[in-house]
Amino acid sequence: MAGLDKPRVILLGGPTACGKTALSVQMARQLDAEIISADSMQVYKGLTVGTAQVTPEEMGGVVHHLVNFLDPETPYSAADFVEQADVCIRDIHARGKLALVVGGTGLYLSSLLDGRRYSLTPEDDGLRQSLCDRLEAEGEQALYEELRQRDPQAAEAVHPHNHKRLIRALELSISTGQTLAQRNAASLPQEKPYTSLLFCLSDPDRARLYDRIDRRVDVMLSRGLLEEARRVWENRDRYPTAAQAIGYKEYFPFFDGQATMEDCTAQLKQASRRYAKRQLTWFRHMDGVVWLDACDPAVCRLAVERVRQELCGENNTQPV
RNA sequence: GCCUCUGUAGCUCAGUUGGUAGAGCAGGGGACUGAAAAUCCCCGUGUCAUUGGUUCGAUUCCGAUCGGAGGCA
Repeated sequence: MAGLDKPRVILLGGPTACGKTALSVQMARQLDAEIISADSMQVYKGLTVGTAQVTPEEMGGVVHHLVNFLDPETPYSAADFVEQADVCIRDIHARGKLALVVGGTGLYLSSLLDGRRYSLTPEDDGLRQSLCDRLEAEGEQALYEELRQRDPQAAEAVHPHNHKRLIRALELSISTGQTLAQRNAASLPQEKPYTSLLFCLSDPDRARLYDRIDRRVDVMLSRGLLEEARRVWENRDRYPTAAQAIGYKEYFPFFDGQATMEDCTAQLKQASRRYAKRQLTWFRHMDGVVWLDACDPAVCRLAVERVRQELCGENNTQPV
């Protein structure tokens, strides 16, 4: 069976501050795995505190990929991630080890799982810019109307207020001449590229999760979040993706002299809470998620057992 | 001690000329296909402080009680 040759991949998702990093390192050590980060912000070099990158001590000797390697001036996207993660996974597989993909960016995780190929779409910045200009000059209704003409199905899927998606949909329609449905069919491979097992780690108690988030923000502050945020603020025009990260942009009003630091910290905590909620809705709707309780002292053992059963074909585990 | 104001959703407050109520924020749910830590959509029942009274009917009027704010002594 061809399926048996597919690289085996473990994925670990979950909302911010639920303990993914610590669990992933523990699991990796027990399973002789290497870790691949699936996080749109942790890729950036030097943005260590605010994005909660693993520290060298936390790595505990486990090899980590796709963290802290990109210049913050370079844009990064799901397409880059899928491509680079795939290279890592094949390499790890070739060396006879397991790949453990861990991160909170739902789109990255699900794109990777599906083996989505984004490469069909040509890059055309001029087109996007001209669409942005038109949006400002003619208004959303005009562009939405145009999308409805070109691809009624796509128009149904995007709300006129969602300018980012509206422009993206038009951009794709104009540059490829395809409908959304056609592009979807073309970007998905027949077969999933990996044999995988998807975990989602979270605290079942929402209030406790939010408490963890608040506490972690305080820890970040004590580790120098503010200095890092100031650096991002100073470079905000050159850091297209990184300047959007939760943890930096909330302090911009403070650096601009428009708000107190305390207010910004409160904003940051709230933004993190909302983010965690969005992450949860993403993971809740992914197929085949195995939920892990962040408060269970035996999470690691349970997860490792599950991996051995389902990914390594060990069906006769000890009945402890 | 006396007088005045006040007690409505987790918070800040509207409102009901008596027919059991609605905004903002907080919060919740959802979408997501080369920006995703981004972007967007949807969601408001709460002993109207407690307790008596008037009334067909009270959160709304009257009295008492208990909170809170201010003023006068």
